[in-house]
Amino acid sequence: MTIDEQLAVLRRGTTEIIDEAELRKKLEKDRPLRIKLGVDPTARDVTLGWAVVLRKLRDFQKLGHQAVLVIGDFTAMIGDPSGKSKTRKQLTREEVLINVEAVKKQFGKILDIEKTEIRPNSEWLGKMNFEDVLRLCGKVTIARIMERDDFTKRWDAHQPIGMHELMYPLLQGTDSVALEADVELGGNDQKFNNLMGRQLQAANGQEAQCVVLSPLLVGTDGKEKMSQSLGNYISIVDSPNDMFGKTMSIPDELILNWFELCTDVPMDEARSLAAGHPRDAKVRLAKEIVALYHSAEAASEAEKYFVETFSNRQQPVDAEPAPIPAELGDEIPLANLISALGMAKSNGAARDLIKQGGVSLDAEKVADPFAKFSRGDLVGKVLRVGKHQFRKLE
RNA sequence: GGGGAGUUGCCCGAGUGGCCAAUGGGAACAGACUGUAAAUCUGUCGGCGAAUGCCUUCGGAGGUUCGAAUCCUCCACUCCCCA
Repeated sequence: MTIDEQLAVLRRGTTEIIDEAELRKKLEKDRPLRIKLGVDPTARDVTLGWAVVLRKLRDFQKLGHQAVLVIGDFTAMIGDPSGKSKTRKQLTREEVLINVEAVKKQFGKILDIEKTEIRPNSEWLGKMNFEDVLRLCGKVTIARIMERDDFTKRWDAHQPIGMHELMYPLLQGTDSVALEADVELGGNDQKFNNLMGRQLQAANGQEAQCVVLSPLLVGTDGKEKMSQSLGNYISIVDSPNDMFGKTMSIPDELILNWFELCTDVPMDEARSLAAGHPRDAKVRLAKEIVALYHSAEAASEAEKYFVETFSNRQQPVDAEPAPIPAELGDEIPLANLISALGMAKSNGAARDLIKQGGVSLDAEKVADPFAKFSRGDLVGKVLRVGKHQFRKLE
């Protein structure tokens, strides 16, 4: 592949490359580049938003470069202040380790994990003594750190900023120095941290890394960036049906953007799809995404399920089986059953759902919030609560 | 170190002795509608209970009072001004 072709691949789904001429020079070297991506194990699931940047790393990997995944086990104890208006709670070592294990497995769905260098940053950060820390601090001024947008905002809004948070960019920059990164990837909100890497590398006599920034994927609500704490996310380990359904729920304006960031569909094709009927475009998008993380067959099944359940308002053929708990006896108040099965969070909430017409048994709406059924009447029926909770009672 | 302001339900925020399980907005959930889990409209939104009701909640711990989110004391945390 020519350098131009490589750059074309790398440019897809990026907002900024700092800077492209430098990157070109690096690509011309006849050695694999070291491509660094830092991951903060503050979350348990890899979301499609996170996947955007992991997929970029995969792009580099496919072009023969060395992917280096930095597990921010040390920095997670600070918590990156990016885009946060609040101090993040500091995680304990144990919490971090649990998250790391969960998330590592998921990376394999995107990266060639065998060929990926995975390094915890406690490896070098954990060894620094206070003198090292002071020397590091001496390389950067307060004014420079405070330029950072979220610090400025918090400062102006009279919100607390912990001293340790100011250190975050320095630690992330130190990672780049320790790993001798040629390129660092990141979401757009990482720009400041990534640039700090350049500054610190230069201060340590290294060639400064290039920075490749990806846009932040907007979540299923169509407003905020996709994140686990906002609940507007799709996890790459979501079931095919969930993945499909959630994708169908995104606002139409997001279709092209999601094609670009979440799939491998060539952009020309994506553009013509997006210009067509939004429903069809979204069905295709949803199938592409499911196929990526599950399989093509799973994608077709998820489509079928979606059409049956939502478009045609039928019951799914294969509702999840749920045994009726024995302690409910033989005359079972439906509301209690619903909450016992975890389909509503309390008996009262379940009764509210019934009142609102959100509960049906074998497609027949139940109107009485205090309805009781005998065990024999219930077994074999499909209980539906809300739009997408189905259980086959046994 | 001195002075001032603040901490309310998932989030923001009103509430200054009983009418407060606590206004309002957002989120979430349900219904109608829809190509859609979009938009819009309607409703629900601490727990238990058929219900008058009972229990738990307004940073934490005590106290005053027939009665406290609201008053007092101490503690913790945050912000501002001065040093």
